[in-house]
Amino acid sequence: MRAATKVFARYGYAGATVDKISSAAKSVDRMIYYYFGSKEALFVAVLERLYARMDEAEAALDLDESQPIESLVELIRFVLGYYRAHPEFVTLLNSENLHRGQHIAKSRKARDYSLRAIGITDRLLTAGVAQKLVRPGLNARHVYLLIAAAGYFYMANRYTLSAFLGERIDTPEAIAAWDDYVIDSVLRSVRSA
Amino acid sequence: MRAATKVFARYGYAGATVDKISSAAKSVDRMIYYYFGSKEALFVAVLERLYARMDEAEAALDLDESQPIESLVELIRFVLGYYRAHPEFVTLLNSENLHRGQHIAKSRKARDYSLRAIGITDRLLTAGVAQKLVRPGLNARHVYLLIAAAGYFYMANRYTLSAFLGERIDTPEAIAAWDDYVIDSVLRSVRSA
Amino acid sequence: MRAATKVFARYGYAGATVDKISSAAKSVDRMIYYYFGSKEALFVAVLERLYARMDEAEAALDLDESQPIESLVELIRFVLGYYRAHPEFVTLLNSENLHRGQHIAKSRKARDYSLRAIGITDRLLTAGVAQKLVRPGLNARHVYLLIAAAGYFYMANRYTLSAFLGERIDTPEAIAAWDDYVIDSVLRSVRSA
Amino acid sequence: MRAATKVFARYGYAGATVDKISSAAKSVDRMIYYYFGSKEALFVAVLERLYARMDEAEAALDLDESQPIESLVELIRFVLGYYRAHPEFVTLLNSENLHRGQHIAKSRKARDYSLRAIGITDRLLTAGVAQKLVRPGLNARHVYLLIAAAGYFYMANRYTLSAFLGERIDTPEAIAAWDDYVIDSVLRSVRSA
DNA sequence: AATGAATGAGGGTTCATTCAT
DNA sequence: TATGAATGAACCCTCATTCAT
Repeated sequence: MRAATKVFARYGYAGATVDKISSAAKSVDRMIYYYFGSKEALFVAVLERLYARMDEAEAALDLDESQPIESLVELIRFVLGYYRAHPEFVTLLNSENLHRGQHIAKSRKARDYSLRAIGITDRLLTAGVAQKLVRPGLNARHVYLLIAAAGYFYMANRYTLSAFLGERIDTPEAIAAWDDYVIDSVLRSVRSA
Repeated sequence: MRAATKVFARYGYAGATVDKISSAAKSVDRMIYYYFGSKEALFVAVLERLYARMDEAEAALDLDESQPIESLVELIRFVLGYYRAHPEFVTLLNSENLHRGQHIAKSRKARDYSLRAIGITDRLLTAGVAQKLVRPGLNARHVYLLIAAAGYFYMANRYTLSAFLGERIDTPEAIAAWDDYVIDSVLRSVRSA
Repeated sequence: MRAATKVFARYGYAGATVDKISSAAKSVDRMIYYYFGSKEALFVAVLERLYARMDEAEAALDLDESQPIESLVELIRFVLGYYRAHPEFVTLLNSENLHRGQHIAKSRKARDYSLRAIGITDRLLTAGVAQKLVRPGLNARHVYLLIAAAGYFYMANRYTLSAFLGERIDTPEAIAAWDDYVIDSVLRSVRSA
Repeated sequence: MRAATKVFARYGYAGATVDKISSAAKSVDRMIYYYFGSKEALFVAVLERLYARMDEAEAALDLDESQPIESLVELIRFVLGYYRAHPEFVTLLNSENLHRGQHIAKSRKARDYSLRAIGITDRLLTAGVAQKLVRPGLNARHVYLLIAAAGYFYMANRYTLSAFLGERIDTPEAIAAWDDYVIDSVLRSVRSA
């Protein structure tokens, strides 16, 4: 299973072969059919596990709503960090989108995971507004999506970005600068006057 | 060639077959070898064309540096609009990153295209600082990357996002709201106090 | 066992899988190995059961030899009816012949079943000759085989015949007409002057 | 193609493997996909060729309608001989019926071949009636089907029949006796009182 | 009597690519 | 420029069968 996640993430759905996966799992290809039924079913299982893990991670966030700004910073760091720590998450989402979300559509479990983080964002913004730290009228979804975009984009395109920018973007310094910039930008964009 | 772009974008590198491409081009598979030599060479050609076209589009931007804020808005709209109008750009970049940028590395031409838009951003920010409209100390790369991230993320994940959010994100209203939010956020983040 | 008969009859020996059979029997594949040892052994068992049942059915025939013509008609109806009621008999015999009778050869029991009906036919013909109703010199085997051929052929080729003749041959009317024709023909062919 | 006919006839549809066929044709399996597209399409092609050949053979029959009885004998010999000379015809028809005629249904060409021999039988019977040699009221289809049944059954079940009867039925003597019996029976059944 | 796990051997099919013409 | 034929290497998946429990 971990092997499958890795292989699908590395080669994409089409590029991943049942054989690559099974030998990565120190098993043989037929066992995949025994346990999962098909390559596609395995992919769905991998995706579900992926979503479940992110859901868990978000559920484990324990942010102090009485300190909305500090908590928002923590949330941003969490999101950026999650993408960074899970490059396979990015790649697999890309694969799934390449297939037009057809696997997520087949999964019942997947429907149960909405994005908890959006609810969290919403509560933080509301608390911030109450404390006059955050301007009203913001849409939590938008705020969250911009944060996610920042984390996602940086990982998803790390190879082509490095090539185009002419310098590596995965050094600790580059990463820290980017994180700081994202945090700063988001805060400036939500703060009240 | 247009056919190849479409097919690679739709199925990914591994999922696209030489036959799908050639029949989409109303030709036969062997002609691809005649003209391009191999599937990989064709993919590189497709990527190069992709970069060249974006380069052209950015080169065609004619922004008024004396109006930095308005021009920045225009630039943001351009970037968001470009991704939106070219979903294959997003998908192909994903493919290329899946392959760890190994094709871009093989291309000589690709090196010539740095991201003009970063230079443009830089000039606009500088002009803005000069007019005291923009706060100093900003890194044009960061500013540009955040804009690109917003455009890219929204397209790249349109299927999974729709599924997770429980509503379509490709309606004109949803798109307009997102664009407005991005513009607003970026402006707030760069404006001088 | 009944499940195996059905599945072998429907898909042929090669087309029938141990799994199809076992799930048709609401069991699991490994139980077949537990009880029969192998797919081939199961097939032999199925064939043996098939022969035994036909043998039983023929043994149950109680024909009045003092009325040879009427009894012959009854016999013909029995044979035609048996094939009709047991399409799997036809299909399985076909399978067995496809395998050149190699399973029947392995079976000890099968040898015990000769075709009782031939003996019956023989007795009826002899009685008929004695009563001057039937011409002498007939070979009971030939008579019986022609009857069997009529029954067998009609069932064995019901799909292709329907296609070639351009009309269904399994309607009650078509069947009744065929049965009557066969009876009439056989009687005409055996009757004395 | 000849190889495919042989292999399908010998092993049945499921039992025949693309590999067996291709190596019987001194080729490799992939060429079958190049020329026919799939195993099933090849099977359909084989069946079509089979029907076409029988159609040709029947078309080549040149029977003298002015001598209806002699011609009918000739027709019977032809039918019995055709099955005998083409055991693969029998086996392939069995395969096709096992699949419920689903391949014949897919074939356009196959529809064009009705059974010419039935027309021939009809004309011979009509001529015979006109000459008062044949009794009226006979259905040419029935007459033909009984002849075909005799030829078919004897070939289709040659292995199991030999086993059950306890003697070989494919010796020249056995065959000649059967043919004579069939001819005699059919003539007796159609002759006018 | 029953079950989970495993395995060797294919089986149909596809794909990128080459070659001769 | 274009086409028919061919080929090595996989690829996804199935099947009969075995083994340990």
